[in-house]
Amino acid sequence: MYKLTDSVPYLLNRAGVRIAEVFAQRIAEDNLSVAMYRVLAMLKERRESTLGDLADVVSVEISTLSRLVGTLAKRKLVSRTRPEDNGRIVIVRLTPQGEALTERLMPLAVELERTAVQDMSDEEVAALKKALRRMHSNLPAMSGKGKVAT
Amino acid sequence: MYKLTDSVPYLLNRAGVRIAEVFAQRIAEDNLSVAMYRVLAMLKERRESTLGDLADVVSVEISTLSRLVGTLAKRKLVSRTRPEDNGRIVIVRLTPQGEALTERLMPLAVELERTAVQDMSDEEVAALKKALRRMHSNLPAMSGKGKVAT
DNA sequence: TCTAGATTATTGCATTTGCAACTATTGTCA
DNA sequence: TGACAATAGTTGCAAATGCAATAATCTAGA
Repeated sequence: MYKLTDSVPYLLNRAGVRIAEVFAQRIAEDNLSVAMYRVLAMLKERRESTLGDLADVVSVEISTLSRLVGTLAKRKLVSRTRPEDNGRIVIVRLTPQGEALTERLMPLAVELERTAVQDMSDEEVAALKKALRRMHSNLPAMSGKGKVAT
Repeated sequence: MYKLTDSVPYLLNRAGVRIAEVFAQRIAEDNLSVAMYRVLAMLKERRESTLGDLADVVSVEISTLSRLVGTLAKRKLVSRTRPEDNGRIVIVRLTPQGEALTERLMPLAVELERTAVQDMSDEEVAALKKALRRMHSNLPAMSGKGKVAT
């Protein structure tokens, strides 16, 4: 029998919101949002990315991301380039300052994660991550929203 | 070594966003948001609640919730009452129409969850829920944000 | 080659959100 | 009792968000 408070989407949201709130606090003094941090950390991981790919990976609307990357660029934390061989896409990269900031913040993320999973074994954490990845791939990406027949 | 895309907060957000997107699609025809659904489902579970308790449980700012409950009330899906013995609090309840709508939507939530966890065993799902609850309780509630010494 | 369609990102606009300030009520304790 | 503090909710306002429309570029087929 169904109970909201025992359902996976609810529990997922609740844990996700809380962990994001805590992290948001920690990076607020650098005037960064969680989404901004994710963009930076993703670029640290991938070296560069187009806006669209970033949007997928960071789970944010591309229009939102466009503006968000705009402000990061204004702060010289990332650079935006339109390649000569492809004038549609925008390549986003970390600047040295962006990289330095990211490196400074990553330990906070590590520590936060450790706090969150403090009483779980490595196996439990691994199982959790696996489950989270599975759920993601079990559900359809909602790019073209309510479109039915174009 | 830390990688954003292997971190729990990131995976949590990614799964949570996607599952919420899918559910949002399904209930969009009833002009409900996911948060609205959660309010309704919570009231179905608890029969009644104050705004503050609802906010905690639904992981939403109380100011946001105040307006959200206002629109639900306008649509006659919930009622708001200030008890005579306590004029500060507001008791929120489902109306019969709200209850009917909730009962109609709950099977969609059940089915969505089944899709999300389709390839997991009951034990795996139980472990997932346990982990999500643990992470929630391992992290501090951020009610009074950056307050340090009042 | 030229055009129709697809891809990628940006911007306009309305809605939603969150913080802070405010109102109203209740609790406390001198 | 009488104030002062604490609690609960609402609202103003600015910022963030999402969808739709637009602009710009690339791709593919006739």
